[in-house]
Amino acid sequence: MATIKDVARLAGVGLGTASRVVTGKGSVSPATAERVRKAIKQLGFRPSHAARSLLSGSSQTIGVYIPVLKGTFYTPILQTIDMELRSSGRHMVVAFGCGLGDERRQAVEGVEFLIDRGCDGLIVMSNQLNDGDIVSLSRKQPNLVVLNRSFESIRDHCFSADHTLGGTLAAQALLKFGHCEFAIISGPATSPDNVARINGFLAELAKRGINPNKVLILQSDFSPEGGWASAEALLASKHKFTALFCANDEMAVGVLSHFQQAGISVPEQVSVLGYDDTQSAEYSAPRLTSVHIPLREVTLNGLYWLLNQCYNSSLKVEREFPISITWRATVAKAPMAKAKRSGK
Amino acid sequence: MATIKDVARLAGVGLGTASRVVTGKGSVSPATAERVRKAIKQLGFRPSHAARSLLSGSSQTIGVYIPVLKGTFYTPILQTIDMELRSSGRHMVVAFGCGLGDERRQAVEGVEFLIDRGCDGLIVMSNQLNDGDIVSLSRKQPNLVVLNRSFESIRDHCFSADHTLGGTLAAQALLKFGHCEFAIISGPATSPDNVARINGFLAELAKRGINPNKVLILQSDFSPEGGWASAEALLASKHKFTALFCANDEMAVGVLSHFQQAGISVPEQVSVLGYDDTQSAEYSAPRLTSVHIPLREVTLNGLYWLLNQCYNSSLKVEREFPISITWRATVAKAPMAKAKRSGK
DNA sequence: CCCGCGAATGGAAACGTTACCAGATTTCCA
DNA sequence: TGGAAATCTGGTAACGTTTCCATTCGCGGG
Repeated sequence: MATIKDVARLAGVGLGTASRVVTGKGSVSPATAERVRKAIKQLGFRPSHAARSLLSGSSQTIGVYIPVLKGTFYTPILQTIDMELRSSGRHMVVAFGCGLGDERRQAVEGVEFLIDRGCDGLIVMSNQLNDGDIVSLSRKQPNLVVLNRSFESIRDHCFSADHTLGGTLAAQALLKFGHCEFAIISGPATSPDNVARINGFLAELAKRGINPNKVLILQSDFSPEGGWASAEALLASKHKFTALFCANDEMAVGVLSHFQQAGISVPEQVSVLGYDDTQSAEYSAPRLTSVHIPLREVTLNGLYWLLNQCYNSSLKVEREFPISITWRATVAKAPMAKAKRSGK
Repeated sequence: MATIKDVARLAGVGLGTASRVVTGKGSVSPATAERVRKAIKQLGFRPSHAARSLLSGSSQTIGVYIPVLKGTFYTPILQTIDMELRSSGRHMVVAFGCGLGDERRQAVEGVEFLIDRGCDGLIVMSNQLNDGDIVSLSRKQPNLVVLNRSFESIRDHCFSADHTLGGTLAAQALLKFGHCEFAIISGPATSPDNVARINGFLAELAKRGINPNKVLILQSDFSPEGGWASAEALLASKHKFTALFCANDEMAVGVLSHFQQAGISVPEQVSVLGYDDTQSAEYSAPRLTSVHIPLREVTLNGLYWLLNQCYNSSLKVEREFPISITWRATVAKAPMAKAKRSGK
């Protein structure tokens, strides 16, 4: 690989001059600059990223930790971050958890790995990390953003939609269609944003005079497999319900798949509402109505804040994110009381 | 950030000694080593990745180019690569195309971006790159692997399943159930692996005495939207078919969604076969039967080959990948001739 | 007792770049 | 035309590491 020394030699100029042409800083006579540019082209010179990093103390790199790249929830986040970063010549390095075993330890290790790699900033998504972890991590690298979750201790580092509100909206969407018998398939109890949306949902129900204790809540794991299994358990339970709220789309998709097989027709017999409005919701059968979380905006604003911290940019940062319902085909009017669901 | 100089000073030893402790190479007396380790801990010293890269000429980084992170096709690839790399202390940097506009130029730019970043090796997936592009790219960085596609000119850099065989198996799977009227939803004609599977499919049909010209082929774009639209077009065309082969799962999912809405029941009225056997296939409604491509193995072996090139490892590398059918619920016996599909 | 060998150690050099300083040349105005 | 200012240029230092070489020390064998 050609170095800037080679360039300087070939162009017959000093190191400084060659460097000035490369960086575009400082003044160089047009003729000389042209000669240098020619040499660069001829030698196929590319500045060494390592040398620049070493000298400047900045790697122009943002690290992203994601628990597990499964399903369609995280992918738009990565895509968004990469696009934004590349447009300013920076890049992204990713670390995943493996999805098995102790996710909390994996998260800590993953983030530390990224720190060691000299990332200028970090974007972290994790349900399992606790307050202590995140504080200790953010001491090692203060340029840290947490997405889709809020830690009290470092609140301004956190960007998230209001999932309690999300749950509220979900309840309203279902109540509007006259439903009054509910079931919920919840995500893991260890996931704070999951419990927020469940609580929001239940609270709204209570406010409308529906006893939360009459709502059957099945705990699952955010996966389609989990959704499928919960759907099965739900039907077996003989619990009466006309509306089912799933804490994410992946589980809802599993539910839809199982209902189809079990001969339960959606939304005629039961309405199903998803959450997140991911790609999986768009073309399920039937297409899934879902609570839309503006994840792109959340990600982007978190990233902006981070860029401001790392590189003294002055991007405008929002902290409020509107939640809405994306209406598709799985929520409809509650069936008449007489048309009882014939639980399999 | 503490440097190794600080460590040496605090431990009261020379630079060389400190370095020997850090790297574990060379001999250091136990007592001294202990003192150094203490200093490292006390200062929270972490070796600078940039300095190491500069000196060694290796960044311990593999670059991955992916056209667009949508759907569930690419995600397991990223996950696989990252897991494998992290286990040996290396890491992955990713570049995406944006999915819009001139994908070929994006691919070239993306890969060059990765080269500039000093990646030791590159993993590239792209349908749009042509032979000339890849040759010129691989001159800049010979440690380059192409996944899921084969270029004649650099055949040993390419790792892919045999998609012609995939197409053949797909045809056999459908023929076995007595189908004789077919339709195909194809991916883009510019995608070589797509045309391979279509050709394999058609060839097998021909061999079994079915005239390929009687097969309706709709061209689409590998997306669920595209699948949905094609399904619509297919029904409108009044073409008679009992089996539909989709060139990937994403499109098949779109088809399933549209069929559900249109009241076409799968597999009773028509059988649907997907391709790739991605996550999307697992919990569609009904669950999608699909041609299983061992993408994890393809990826892993490509990566092994790359690691051998980059780091003189000697991992064992396979180049043959078995294709099979994952049977789920969308393929069944062809309906009796009398039970005509009532095209909407 | 001395020579030689191995272990332990410190320090200089190098990796490729940019920032800075100092010197040289040109430009411009009084 | 003289001098100050602006422009242009080359070389050195520095970023944090590891590798290599030279030096010292202790020890065992001849």
